[in-house]
Amino acid sequence: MSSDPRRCVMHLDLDAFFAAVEQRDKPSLRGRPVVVGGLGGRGVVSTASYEARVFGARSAMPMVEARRRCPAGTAFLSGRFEAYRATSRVVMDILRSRSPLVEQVSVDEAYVDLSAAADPPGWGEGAPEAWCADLLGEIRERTGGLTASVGVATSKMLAKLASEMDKPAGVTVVRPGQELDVLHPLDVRAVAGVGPATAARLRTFGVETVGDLARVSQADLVAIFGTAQGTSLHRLARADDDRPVVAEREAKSISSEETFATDVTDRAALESELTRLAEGVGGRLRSASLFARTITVKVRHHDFSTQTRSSTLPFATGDHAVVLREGRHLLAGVDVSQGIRLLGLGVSGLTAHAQEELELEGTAYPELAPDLPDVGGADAEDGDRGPAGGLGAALGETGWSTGQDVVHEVHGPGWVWGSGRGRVTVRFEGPGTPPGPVRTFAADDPALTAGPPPDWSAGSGAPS
DNA sequence: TCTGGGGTCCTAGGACCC
DNA sequence: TCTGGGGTCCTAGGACCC
Repeated sequence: MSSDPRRCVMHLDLDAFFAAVEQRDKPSLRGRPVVVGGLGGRGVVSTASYEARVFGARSAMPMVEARRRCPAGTAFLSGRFEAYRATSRVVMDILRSRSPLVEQVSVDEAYVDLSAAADPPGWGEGAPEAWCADLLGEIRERTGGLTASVGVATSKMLAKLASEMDKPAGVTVVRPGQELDVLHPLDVRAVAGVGPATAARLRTFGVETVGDLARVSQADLVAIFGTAQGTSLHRLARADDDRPVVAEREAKSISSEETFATDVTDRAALESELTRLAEGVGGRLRSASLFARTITVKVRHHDFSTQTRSSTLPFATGDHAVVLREGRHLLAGVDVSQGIRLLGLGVSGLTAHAQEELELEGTAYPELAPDLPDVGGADAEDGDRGPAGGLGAALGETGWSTGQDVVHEVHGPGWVWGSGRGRVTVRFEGPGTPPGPVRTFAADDPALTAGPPPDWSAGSGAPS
């Protein structure tokens, strides 16, 4: 075992984050099952509140299955990602105020190197526990009551496993020397990089627990899984994990994709979706001041098989029109006659410096000829297709998305409770009010407009 | 039950160059 | 006529993570 006992790493996981933000901002949902995710026919669950988990709702579960399991009275909401990001920022700022070394893994998860903290807790009796309790108290105060679970250990792997052991709102500390006692009884799936496929292969060799894995020789693991994964498995099974906490990571790729409500065979429809994707990816390149050399088109077929086609330019571009043109060439080489359920567009080979094609004038590059017919935007309102998840799907026919923040000229701020058949129902309440009344309007009522999420950015514990 | 959307990393084979 | 070796870049696909 070679964890460095001087290292002290914390992993923090905000509990049922999306659902918790919804319950915080929508008093009528507190204590009730809440499911956040794609509401279309092909949507999946992003987060289920603990009340919804009682009925078996889980992350990544198809939404239709979550609806089948949860009782009447369950709230099914599409996400308010702006609100989640804003609250995430408050939490990450708290972490950074306590240690300069914070690695944000996702909107609701981070590693913190406590050895680098201004007041490192050390391993003394009750010390890490007290340090974390104080942290969780500040997070609770400044986010309007959100809870997090944390784990503290000598490595990232053990810290993460520890944070999962007592949820919600738990603090679990694995002290130096305890690593293998904690690790070896766990299922192999606990090891980073062991998913369903690797676990299934390991099971054929009789490996069920991490302890079983630790008994397999490195040579055998490398022979079975290749150099990188084999050596990684061998080390992690011994709690040998010196991966550092890295504060800043550079993006390697930017992509956008869309699953259709029903499979699409119409090329014109695919091209118009590709145009939207290119505009989105191009916009994100621009706002990040980045340029890309490789363009990738991704297609998921009717049978769920996935195909990618990519091409690398002799220059780096930030121009969505160039991305689109390459995307069209790539898509033209894909058979769509059996039906496409997903179309994606991505860029990679990112650099901070433009090197547009003009600078390469004179180099032969026939691919760049603008020779494709412009079919973008054609045939966009067939009605039987459209996004399956995310905001687009939730917008539905009325243009309102369930859970969305709105404001009414007379009744003030509220959120969309449901919509359909030209009507929209709003509940008028906010984080600081008691559960509020529900009223129904025409979907195009001019008195009703989209509103901003409650503002928690000041982190004062109450929206301003 | 029928499978989202955003990413990262790895492998393998082929082209190409020296 | 038979046949090198290494390095790098590119493409496609797959596993995994949140």
